[in-house]
Amino acid sequence: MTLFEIRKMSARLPTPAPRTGRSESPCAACNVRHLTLCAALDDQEVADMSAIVSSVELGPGEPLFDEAEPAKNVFNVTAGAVKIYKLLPDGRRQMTGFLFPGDFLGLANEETYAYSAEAVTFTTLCRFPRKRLEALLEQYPRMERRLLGMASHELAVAQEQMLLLGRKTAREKVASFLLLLSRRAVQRGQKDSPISVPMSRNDIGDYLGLTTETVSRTFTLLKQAGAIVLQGSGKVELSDRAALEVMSDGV
Amino acid sequence: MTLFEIRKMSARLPTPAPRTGRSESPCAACNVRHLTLCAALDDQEVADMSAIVSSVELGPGEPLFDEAEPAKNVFNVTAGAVKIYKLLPDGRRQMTGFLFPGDFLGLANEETYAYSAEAVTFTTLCRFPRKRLEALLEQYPRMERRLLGMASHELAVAQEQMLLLGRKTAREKVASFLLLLSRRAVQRGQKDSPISVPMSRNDIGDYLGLTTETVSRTFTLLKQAGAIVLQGSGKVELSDRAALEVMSDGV
DNA sequence: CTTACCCATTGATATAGGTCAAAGAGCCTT
DNA sequence: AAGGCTCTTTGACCTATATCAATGGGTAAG
Repeated sequence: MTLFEIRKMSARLPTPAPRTGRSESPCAACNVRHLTLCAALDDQEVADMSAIVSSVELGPGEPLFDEAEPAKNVFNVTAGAVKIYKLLPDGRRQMTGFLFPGDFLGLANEETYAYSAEAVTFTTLCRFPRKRLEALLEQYPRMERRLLGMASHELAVAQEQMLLLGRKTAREKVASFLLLLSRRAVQRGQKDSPISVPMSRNDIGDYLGLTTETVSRTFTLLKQAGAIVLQGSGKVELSDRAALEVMSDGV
Repeated sequence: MTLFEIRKMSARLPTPAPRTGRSESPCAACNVRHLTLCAALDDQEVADMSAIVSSVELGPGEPLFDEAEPAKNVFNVTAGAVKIYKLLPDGRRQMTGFLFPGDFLGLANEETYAYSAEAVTFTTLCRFPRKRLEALLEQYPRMERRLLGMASHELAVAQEQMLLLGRKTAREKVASFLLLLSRRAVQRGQKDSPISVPMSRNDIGDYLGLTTETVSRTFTLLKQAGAIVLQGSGKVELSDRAALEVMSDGV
């Protein structure tokens, strides 16, 4: 058995601690509460959610679903990291997001997914059959309101990303990206530095509208400017956050 | 009185025809049905919507609201065109969308608007006080579902735009933009060509992540390639749609 | 009718970031 | 421990698009 396979197996083992919230009932299938969505729900609602959920584990690089495939499930990341992206016919790729524990994906208005999704690291997710989730939403308008709030928030995030893609320089893009990862880590209860950067330079480039080489050069530049320290194995220390903040907006 | 003022006055006069749908009840204040949102509503629901709505008219370039201002209202465009955008501290601008009759704007999860909004042409909108609209949503979950659908759709559109901004060439961007305008015109019951392009080259550039000059050069290029004909006064004929389709994706 | 302004277009030049190429640096596997 | 991946870094060069500058054209004001 290869190390890859062992790691993949072991991804099943650790059980993330239940989050605090209005209710402590964990999901029956994956033994975690459904984070974002459940934060506002009561025991009965969480129980109903748990009844329709199942668990999914993925190794690095494994696909979850492809763009244009029928959108049969909605997912909630519980551990690891997921990348979502769109492709052009000739293979050019645009990451539209990196998702971490608590994030939802697969919500679609149309009958098919609008993007492809793939694991970045060893990842676990909860899977909700879309039809059954929708039935539940009919029953609990409060959940639906929560989903609307999440969608509105993601829309604001998407617009911020458009500003980055359309109008920021490479340095501004990379500085913004590192600050974003740091803020998200804090949201998940981790430290704001050093941060974990589990995705490749190529993935980062496809997220920021840059090439691998430009991302690499820009990291070197930020390192030389004393704004960051590369600690190896995907850890980056934000040693001068103020400088990064200034750089992320264009001085 | 200047011509500008006369035009602005006259923007109040024309009353758009009621749309077909489940109910024909027009809004009491603006005498149109609330398009996207109302398409699935019954008479009682439309009446309740009409009770909280008021009408707004704007001339070209007039602001509707600014980013970071308290999000007190939600709007529905009933005539004209609106641009929404975000700014960097040094003035660089990214349009995040052009909105046409039927489009909603101002929905926000946070307490403030995520972007600024400004009229492109003489424009009329319906204004819904956010608090009162939210109260209505509690009462009518079906409306909320409709809003969730709209938000999900906009999210998919935003992701498509990220692909454009991050990975397409100038030619692909402009071709995609013209096809987008054409498709949206059809949705509003207009012809797919010639299309009305009411915004300036500069606005288009800020939407596509390009400069005025590059947009202008690219229009010339498409014209020379026989893909479009510039008819003056903001009308563009898509004379070779197939060529545009091919160009919009990178051959 | 004339002037003034704004916007679009075109040209010349500069540059940020892309492309191509090669050399490390970690790893997993054997 | 050695070989072979894959990913990152660095260098040299190139090109798409930005920038700077000038001209033209349409429309509104006087």
